[in-house]
Amino acid sequence: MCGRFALTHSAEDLARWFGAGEIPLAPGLALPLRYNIAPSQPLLAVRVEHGSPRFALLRWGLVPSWAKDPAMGQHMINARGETVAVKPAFKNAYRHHRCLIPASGFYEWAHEGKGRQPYYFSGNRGTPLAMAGLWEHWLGPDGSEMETCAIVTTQANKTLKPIHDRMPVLIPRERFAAWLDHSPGAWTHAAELLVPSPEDALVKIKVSTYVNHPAHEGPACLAPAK
DNA sequence: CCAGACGTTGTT
DNA sequence: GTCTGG
DNA sequence: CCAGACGTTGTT
DNA sequence: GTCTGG
Repeated sequence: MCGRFALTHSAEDLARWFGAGEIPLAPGLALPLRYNIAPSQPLLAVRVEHGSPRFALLRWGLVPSWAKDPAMGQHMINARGETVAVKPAFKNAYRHHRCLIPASGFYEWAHEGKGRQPYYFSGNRGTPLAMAGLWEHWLGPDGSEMETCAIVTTQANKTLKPIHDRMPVLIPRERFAAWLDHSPGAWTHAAELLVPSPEDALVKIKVSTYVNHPAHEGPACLAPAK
């Protein structure tokens, strides 16, 4: 699955790769390099607004619009690709609210003995990854609002298999438009994209357990481990 | 019909 | 063991 | 995902 | 809102 990732490409690189316009930060604020993005935090997403791809900041942990308790999002950080079309919590988002979640790489943990050993997976050409995402809008009884999201998962490919049996769905660049197409009926084609990545898509490095602690941040998260 | 859940992962 | 916070 | 808390009363 | 279980 995918419960932690990094976004270390520059804003310029991301804008070029995703063609999604300005990143929604206050004027003068730079996109921070992130080495340890965890559930419940804001993440950068690309979704269609007024017919074109736009960056948005969404909270990681999908809260369905009908949820009474927004704490439900704590359990909704991933959505199984095999069942997103039928699960009540994801069905609406899968039809109408698909998005891309840019990542420079993602972490998976292997259970080795008592410990948890992290590995980092990134694109084999150093380009950004586009994880398949779903988002929702939630309006609380007191008028508070939240925009939240989940990362879609699928079976592990050969690269991931020794570490973990699930991985995030990665959308190839030439399929961005297909994944984001919300015209009527297009969602039935989105299902074709919910497959494991080709074996050569990713490179793996074993990294220090420094990244295990969600409060740790910075390049030390990617320090290689023996 | 109404009431209550609505999820994933990993582990047993 | 299970929940919360990051 | 992992790490760390997990409780109450009363007092400051 | 929609599905499942009783």
